[in-house]
Amino acid sequence: MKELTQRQEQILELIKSNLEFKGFPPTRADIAKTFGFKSPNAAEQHLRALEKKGVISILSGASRGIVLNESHSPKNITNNEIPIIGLVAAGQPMLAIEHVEKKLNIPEAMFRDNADYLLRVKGDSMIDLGIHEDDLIAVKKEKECKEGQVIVARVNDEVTVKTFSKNKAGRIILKAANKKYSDITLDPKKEDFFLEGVCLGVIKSF
Amino acid sequence: MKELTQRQEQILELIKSNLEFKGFPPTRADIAKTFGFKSPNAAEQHLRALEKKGVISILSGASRGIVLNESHSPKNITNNEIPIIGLVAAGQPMLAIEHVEKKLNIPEAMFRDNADYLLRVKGDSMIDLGIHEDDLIAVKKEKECKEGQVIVARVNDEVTVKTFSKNKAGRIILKAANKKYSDITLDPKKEDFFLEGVCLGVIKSF
DNA sequence: TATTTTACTGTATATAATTACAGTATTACA
DNA sequence: TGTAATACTGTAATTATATACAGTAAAATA
Repeated sequence: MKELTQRQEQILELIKSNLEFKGFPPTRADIAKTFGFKSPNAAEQHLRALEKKGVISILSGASRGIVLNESHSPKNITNNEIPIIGLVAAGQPMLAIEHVEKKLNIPEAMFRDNADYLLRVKGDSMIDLGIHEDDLIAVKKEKECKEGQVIVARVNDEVTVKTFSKNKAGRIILKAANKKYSDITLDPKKEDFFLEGVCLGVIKSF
Repeated sequence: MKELTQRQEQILELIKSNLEFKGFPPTRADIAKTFGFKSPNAAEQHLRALEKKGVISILSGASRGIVLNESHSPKNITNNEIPIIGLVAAGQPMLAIEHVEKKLNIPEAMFRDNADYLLRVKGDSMIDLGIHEDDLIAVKKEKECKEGQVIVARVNDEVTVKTFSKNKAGRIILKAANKKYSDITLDPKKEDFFLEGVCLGVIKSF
């Protein structure tokens, strides 16, 4: 996509602000008026240029038929509602609807990656990392994880939040961040271990 | 606001879906076509009815000049971008632009109240409450606060996060949530104390 | 029971809006 | 140095759209 000229940038901005504040795109005449053009054709040609550069689409025949293309659309900032998952009973899938407390719109830039769901924390096993009971942890579903990451896992059908580690023998060590609890060592061949996801961050309310 | 009839509800839905999927409102002819009306006037009259009931506004003379009124507008879900404030130097106002790292769209339902800004935490004085260095705390500007609340305050021009308390003598006690630090007792008459806001919650990234 | 509201058809018209065509002038590009 | 791209003016035609006016009919409301 070629770069936009200053004028084209201004036209694009006008379209965006029209959409935001009025609720629909401007007409050629609207554009001409704002910039002081004496001909609506000036606006027309700017729109053509913007279409050619791929930032908008023009629906021919339709009045105000200007559509912002993907990355320029304000829609993209919003819609990633993810569910808040409450207590998960043993043996039940994580994302069962029964567990969904409500949904929350998490902005993309909030964590290093897009979270798939928020899990309400039970217990105090991770307090040294600042994860307390009833906090929400943002979880991204993953099939693998790295040494030292905070993960959500299912061990013998129980959902648990721990720090992941692996020893030389290939055993998995789940560490709590609380001196009260000792490490859990698992042999993935013998015991039932399933990685639900990795923890991207925590949301805590006072 | 009177209740909408079934038909009016359908018309409203069409307007909404047009806005969402096409990016602009429908014309009378569009509406007539979708519902199979043989006259655009049928659509016109439904729009008049919707306007009368207060759910839309019609901008006369403008093509596609249909505006959804407040609660019906999808906008309402999104727009509350709040700034992330980094290090605040002594003597400088909290919301100075220099400190704004970026902006984040915080959903309304995330904390118990709408936050005004996010402050990046420095130091370890609140770790017992799970507030660590570089976490973001969601702050709402307030002029008063209650016993035990986590607050952001300015003491002798330094910005600090502490738990608020008041003793019988009317002195303010700022408590750290870390055994390493001892309480700070202030006489508001003698010393410079300014409440920047109360802490609604914490956002932590791993 | 009278009146208003809802829910349309059908026709017509003014105006809103797109869009083609014909130019001019300047700047960027190859 | 020629050509394309940018940035407009100016005019005009066609089509898209809003909207007025004249009806019909059923259902809700007073």
